[in-house]
This record gives sequence, C-alpha cells and structure tokens, in this order.
Amino acid sequence: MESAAAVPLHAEFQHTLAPRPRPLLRDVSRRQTLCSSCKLRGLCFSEGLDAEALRQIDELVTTRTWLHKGATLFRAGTRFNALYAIRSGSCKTVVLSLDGQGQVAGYHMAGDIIGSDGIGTGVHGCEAVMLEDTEVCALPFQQVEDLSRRNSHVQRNVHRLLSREIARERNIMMLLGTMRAEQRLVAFLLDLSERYQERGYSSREFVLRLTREEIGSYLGLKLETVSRLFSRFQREGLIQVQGRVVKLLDLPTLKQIVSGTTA
Amino acid sequence: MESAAAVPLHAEFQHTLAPRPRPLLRDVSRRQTLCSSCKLRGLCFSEGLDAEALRQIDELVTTRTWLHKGATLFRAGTRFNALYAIRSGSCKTVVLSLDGQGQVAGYHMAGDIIGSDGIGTGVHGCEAVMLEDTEVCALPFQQVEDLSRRNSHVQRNVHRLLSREIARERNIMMLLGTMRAEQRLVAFLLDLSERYQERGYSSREFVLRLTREEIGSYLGLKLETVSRLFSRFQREGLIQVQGRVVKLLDLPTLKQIVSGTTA
DNA sequence: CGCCGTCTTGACGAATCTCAAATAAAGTGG
DNA sequence: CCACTTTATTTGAGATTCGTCAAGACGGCG
Repeated sequence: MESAAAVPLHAEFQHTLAPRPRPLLRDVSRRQTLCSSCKLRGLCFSEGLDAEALRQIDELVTTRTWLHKGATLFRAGTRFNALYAIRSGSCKTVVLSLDGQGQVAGYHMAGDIIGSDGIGTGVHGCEAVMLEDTEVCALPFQQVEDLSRRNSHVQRNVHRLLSREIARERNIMMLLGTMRAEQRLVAFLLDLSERYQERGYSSREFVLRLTREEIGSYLGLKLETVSRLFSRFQREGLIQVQGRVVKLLDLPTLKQIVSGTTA
Repeated sequence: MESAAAVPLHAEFQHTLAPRPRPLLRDVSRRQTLCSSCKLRGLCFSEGLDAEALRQIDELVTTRTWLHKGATLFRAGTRFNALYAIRSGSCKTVVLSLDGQGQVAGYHMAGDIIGSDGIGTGVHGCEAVMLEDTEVCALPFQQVEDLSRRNSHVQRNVHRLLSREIARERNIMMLLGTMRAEQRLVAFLLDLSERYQERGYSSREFVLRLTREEIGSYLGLKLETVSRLFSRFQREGLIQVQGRVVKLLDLPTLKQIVSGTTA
C-alpha cells in the first residue's frame, strides 16, 4: 500500500544521490551544515570527538539530501555503501519476512544513524522509508572505516554505534518476548518520550509519525489492539490521544505498567 | 533457581581468569590451542585473515578457560573488558528485565563470539551462563581495537561480528513479532540444525542443551506450550523427540511451516 | 462534496497462558 | 548401585488475551 507511492520518490532520490560533481551547490550549502556545527552533534556520530576528528568527519560527509514523505532511502537486498544520519525528520525501517510480509523494525528520528545492519554482509537487511520530509547525511562506509583506523575516537564511535543498535534490538526482543500488549504500548510511548526529551522536545506531548498499523507491526500487535489500548488508556486518564497527537498524563502509573508492578 | 548454584562457580572462574603471570601453563597449553590452528577458524573471529593477522590474533588471545556447566562467564552490569570466543561447549545469554525476570536472549555454541553488547557502554548488558562444561577464549577488547586499527582485515571482522549480532537479533525480533508458536519453535529447530551443520555435526539429529523453559523464554512462549508443540510435531511425524534428543524427520514440511505456507 | 485511507468499536473465536496433577529424568548421599 | 530428593517434562481443563471479521466514524485531499 505504501510501496506504490514510494517507487517514483525513490527514483528521484537515486538521481539526487548520484555521484556527480555537484559543482556549485556543495560549498554553498555546507557552510551551515557541517557536522562540526550541527546541533545534533551530541547525539549523532560526532559525539565526543575532538576538533581534528570533527574536521575529518566534515570532510567525509559530502552528500546530504532531502527525501519526501514515503520515499525509500535504501531497500533490503541492495548494496550497502553508506550509513545515513538523519538530520531532521524521521523514518521507519522495515524488514521483509520470508512470506513477503513486512515488519516495522525501527523508528528513527533526527540524530539517529541507520543502515548499520548492512555492514556485515555488504547488503542492506531492511528498507528505510521516510515518515515525513526528511534530511539525511550519507556517511560512505569505506571512508568511515579508513578514518576509524586513523582515529581511535572515531573507531570508538563506530563501535558504540553498532553496539547501541544491538542494545536497542535486544530491548525490543525483551519487549516482544516478555511483555503483554498493554506493557508493549506503554514501553513504546515512554521510549518516544525519552528520545524526544533528549532532543529538546516535550517529553509529555508529541505527534506519532506511525499509523496504528505500523505501531502494531513494530510491537507485534494488530492495529485494532493498539487502537483499543489507546482508547482504554485515555479512559483511565493515563494519556490523552487525539489522532496522532499523544499527551502523557500520568507518567508514574505508565512506568509502573511497563515494569509489571501493576498486577 | 539457577543463580544459586552459579555463584560459587562464577567465583571459581574469576580466580582462573585473574590477571596473574601464569608462569608455566601458558606456553605448554598454547601450542595446541593457537587460533591459527583452531578448527573453528572458519567460523570464529579469525575468519578470512592472512597469516600475519592470524599471528597477531594468536598473540592477543592469552587467556583460555574451562567453565563448568552452570557457571557464569560474565554478568549484566559488570565491566566489559573482553569478547569471548567459545572453543567448545555452549552457553546461553540472559537479559534481566526490569522486574528481575530473565529472558534467554541467545544460544551460543563453539565458534560463536559473545559479549559484544558491552562494547558501546563498557558494561555487559546480559549474562552468559554455560549449558555444559565449556572452554572459552578471551579476546581483550582494548587489544582487539588496537589491532583492528593496524589491520583492516581485523577491522572488517570486528564490524562483521557486530553486524552479524544485529542481524541475529533482528531475526529474533521478526520471529517474536510475526510468528505463531508453532512457527517459532520450528524456526528455532531449523536454526540449530543449520548451525550444527556448519560445525560439521548432524543437521538431522542433535541434543537440545536448553530446557523447555529456556526454549520457551527464548521464543516468548511458556514451557507448556513448547512441550505440547514437541508432542504434536512428533504425533504428526515431523520430528522425533526423546527428552532433549531431537531428530528432524520431515525437513520440507518443517520449512513450509516456518515460511507460513502451511495455512 | 465525496473518496480513500485511517481509526474506533463490537462480537466472536482461536491461540496461548494459567493452574494443577501425574510422570519421567537427573542429581545426591549413603 | 540404590533409595531418595529435586528438577524437568507431559498432559488436561479452564481462563485470558489477543486476533479476526465487520461495520461505521473521522479526516484529509482532490
């Protein structure tokens, strides 16, 4: 249902990303988009790097692109060339199961780096679909590897990046393996809350960029179950939902629900 | 229930691993246990390395230890110092949820490398418990990082290692998020089958090292469900189970079940 | 304004969990 | 090696959660 719209946009992106000189655009646009001056520095790849390393990263990130809502940044099965840092906007990653079904494997927002699952095999294991108009920075992985051999701080960051992804997925495993629907949805909301807070947004009120179906897919639930839970939480005064706008009203109780203390 | 027995054994291991000179033991024991001559080379960390890199890896792996069944190699929350390669035997990794419950996060056998989830934070995110008497090689991570800066093949292997872990967990996410009990258990059996085959063992018949409860925990099911499914598969002639000895009788049908083709 | 994708809600059914009891297997101490 | 204890496994019956099917409401967009 969504891939139909995604195809032309993907083609458009291929064009934008094509390795051509980009004679003028580059220097003009870069002044304000250097990693070293990026507001997301603390979250993103350049976390904790010294000035020299930052300069080298600036050097490395030569491709930045806007993608429209619904566009596909990379597809499962295509060659892995680069990691991508989300500069603004958000996307989902989707893994395709054997029978063609897709499961939402991740929700990513500004400051996140995606594509790391392709490193091992050289082939992307999932596809990344934009949930709104989104700006991404490409980090050509060959160059990341080179730089990381020369600079141990960069190396450390590469390792952190990968390890963090392992930890993230492990948390989802826990969620899917041990929690009930109720707990899963609350855990999801609290995760979002925390991540918005890290980025300087409200941790109490935010807009869901995923449909009920996508949230369900991510949490291993059906969309009806997600919808029912939202309604119930609202009835119980724990949250307030208006379409995709969510307001967390009773954080203590929500946290109790996740921890399973609420019999 | 299992941690009670594990404590003393863990203490024993701490002792064995303690950074002391090991005056005699070392050279005597190493001749036959060099990575460069290890039969697991193709699977383990030294996969695809040239002679020089292999020598350097040999240099790096100075600690090998036997752990008894039930012993804990590392605990969640303790400092991360090294990756561990399983030389023989097997273990499970267990993540502890907020409410103290543990979920089995992985089953690891000879040739696997565990502990990579500690890299990012410097702290182990799970605990590793031996399922039988097991020999492990310690790869001090600081040295792995140093070596990987000097040798791009080693670097590539570190990345592969981490990325493979991401892919592994992603598969489990898919399993937990989209499959029914029946499919999960078959997927688990086929995964084991494949891995035993890679290691030169029978892919048709093997011994489960996990209890029904542990299998259930790993698959997000209750032990009764696992047991019932085993019984049912046996009735249907798909497998033969005798306690922990499993024989796969009808691979084609089993594969169909996982792929969901079996309505 | 009307279409279409999204969301909500209800009724029902199936998959899985819970509780319980019996059996089998593994470990322990003599 | 046996008797005994503990732990693991099987199996049943009933409860619960969540999924399925279906209908209608809402909301954005051409």
